[in-house]
Amino acid sequence: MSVTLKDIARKTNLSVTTVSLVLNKKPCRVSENTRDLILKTAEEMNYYPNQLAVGLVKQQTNTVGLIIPDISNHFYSNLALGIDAEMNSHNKNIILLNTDFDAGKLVRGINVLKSRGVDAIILTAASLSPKNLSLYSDLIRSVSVPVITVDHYYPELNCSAVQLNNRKGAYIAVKHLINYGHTDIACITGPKHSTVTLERLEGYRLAMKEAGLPLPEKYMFCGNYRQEGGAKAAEEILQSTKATAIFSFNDVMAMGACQTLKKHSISIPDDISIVGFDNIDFSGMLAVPLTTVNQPAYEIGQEAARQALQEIAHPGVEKRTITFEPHLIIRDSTKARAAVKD
Amino acid sequence: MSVTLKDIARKTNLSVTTVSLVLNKKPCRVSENTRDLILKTAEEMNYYPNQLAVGLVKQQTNTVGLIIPDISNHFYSNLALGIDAEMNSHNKNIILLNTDFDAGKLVRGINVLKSRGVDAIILTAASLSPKNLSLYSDLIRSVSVPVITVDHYYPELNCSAVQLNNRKGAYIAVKHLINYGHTDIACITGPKHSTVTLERLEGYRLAMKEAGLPLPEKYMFCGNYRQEGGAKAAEEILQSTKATAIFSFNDVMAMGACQTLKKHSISIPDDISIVGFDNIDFSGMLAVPLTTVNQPAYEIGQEAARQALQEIAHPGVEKRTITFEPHLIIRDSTKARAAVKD
DNA sequence: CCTTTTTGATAAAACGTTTTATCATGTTTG
DNA sequence: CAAACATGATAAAACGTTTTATCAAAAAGG
Repeated sequence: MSVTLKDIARKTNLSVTTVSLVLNKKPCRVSENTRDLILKTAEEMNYYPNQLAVGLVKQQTNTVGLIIPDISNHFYSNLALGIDAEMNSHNKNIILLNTDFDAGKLVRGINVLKSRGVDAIILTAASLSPKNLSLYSDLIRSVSVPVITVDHYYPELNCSAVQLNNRKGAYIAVKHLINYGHTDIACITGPKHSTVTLERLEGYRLAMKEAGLPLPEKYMFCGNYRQEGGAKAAEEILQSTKATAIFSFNDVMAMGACQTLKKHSISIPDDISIVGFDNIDFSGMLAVPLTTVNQPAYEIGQEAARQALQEIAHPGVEKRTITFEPHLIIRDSTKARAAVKD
Repeated sequence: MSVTLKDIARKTNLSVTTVSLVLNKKPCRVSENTRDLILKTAEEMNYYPNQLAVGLVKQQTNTVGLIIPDISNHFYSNLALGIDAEMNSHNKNIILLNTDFDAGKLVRGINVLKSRGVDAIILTAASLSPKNLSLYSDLIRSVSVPVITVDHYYPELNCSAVQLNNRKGAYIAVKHLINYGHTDIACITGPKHSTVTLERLEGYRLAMKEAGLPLPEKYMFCGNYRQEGGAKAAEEILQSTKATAIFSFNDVMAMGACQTLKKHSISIPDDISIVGFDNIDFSGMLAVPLTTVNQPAYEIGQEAARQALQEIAHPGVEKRTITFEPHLIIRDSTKARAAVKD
């Protein structure tokens, strides 16, 4: 059992009140002697205030909730690292909830965090679907603490957001392929209900449309933001299209696709160009270094954490939407289209 | 403000006691009517018990602390995922503490977790140094809840441990290089005070000794388990040794080393063979797929979580040491030594 | 009809803090 | 010397639960 205020009070023959006052450095009248005595005994007994009790009375837990789809995904773990770093330097701890891209877990997660009295929630909205957003929005509005969404901005939710300009990211990626002369460009998307997916899809469509290229639905393949999803989608692309370029909605799926292509002895970028999204650490170190859209995960996390801290410290401060602009990192996986092949 | 038991009591004209009893499904005498009424109103008001209060009285928070050096490191994020999955299915949440390999943060972290009343602590001991272990061991023993160390077993700590047989892992890695005819084998270690480092060093030494090879200190280069540390170490290796093979103590540093070698136009494995440790997801997808020692991070995490749950459920259950056996995954980064080069 | 038992519900203490209001002392002051 | 004021400390309520012991009323038993 831990040492409590009462223990110190008993040992020093003082009241709990006095001990608490002194240890919290509250302005109060206490003699030099008793002050020293208390400080010394607390030190000796290695006293740490029980944060459950503190939280209960202060209605502040110095804890923030972090809801994330998949912590083993490099993008999210870097995001988490940025958040943790910022929170840590403000003496806040984070409760990590992994949703596995499951909307049910997300909903339960929010309730869990509420019941744990977190001071704020940082929510990667990846598994929110715009269709039943109104359902979530009631839930999220019922959270009395600041909520910061990362990855996307939902006006309905009426909360601050830190996001990447996904549409632009996708746009420049596809534009790059088009500039290289590609016209048959397949894409590997994320789950259709994810807004991140929808935004990137918009960018893809825009670039294609602008270039006067057709938009056959059968060039869009639904992945899951995981490696094996990318591998499977690439398999389908090979079977049912004559694409010369692939735009994968994230790097992890692009890697899966690379594996499939390699298995079929298809050369990247000679036969097929491929561009990813995220620029995770390893994308530059692949067999064929991956051309990709940069997304500064750590910085996004930091910024989200900062905004959360702001809103905790100054309740009612205005909500902000912070948008990071993407840029393309051109490596070796894309190349000008070979003279018409057939 | 959240809805409390008192709110429900007021609304139903019942006492807090009755409401609590019913909602917790405690065996007690309550009429069918009031039971239904309570259940219904709780549902309507969307009541969730305040976990701070519950934790305070039950002395159980359904929270476990996870202390990790670097969540953005693929090994640790997979470890975290395994732990979270197992904990989640038992309705426990995890508080994540990132130490940045800083022993000071680790110590503070343990105290933080204590004061937050976690039910158990899972501790990756990477930043513990065996030298001042006695210092930590007092601290850790002062934690009244189960502590599970991952990554290493310290008999002094007297707690359960889930570990990889690091010595054997290093041994088979180096043995592999020796079998390939290499004699000048450099290694890139982690921080010298880390026990993981020391164990792997032992394996390296053992393999070299068994083969009758010399052990020049200048063939050991101190890294930091991060990419840039590996890159720097490789730089030094090139300058000051004539090594034909490198054993890196983890994959991430091996990747850093690969970059350095590439920069110097040194071929892997033709000029230098390299073997890593961990087998993180991407190591098979590198420019030169990496030969490495497999370490099942997710499973190690799961097992650690299971043991923690056991010890929470049955205090005083015997401590266990669970050891995973490593195996070598041979890919393309290692090769028989070329005919004597000079 | 009085005692015992059952039924349905509650009061109160506890968990470990914080914080406000109050209370004895002793010390000035007019 | 009484009145006013400092000084050093404390009691008690509050935060939102859980849990034990208790209580009143109704039903059953003799």
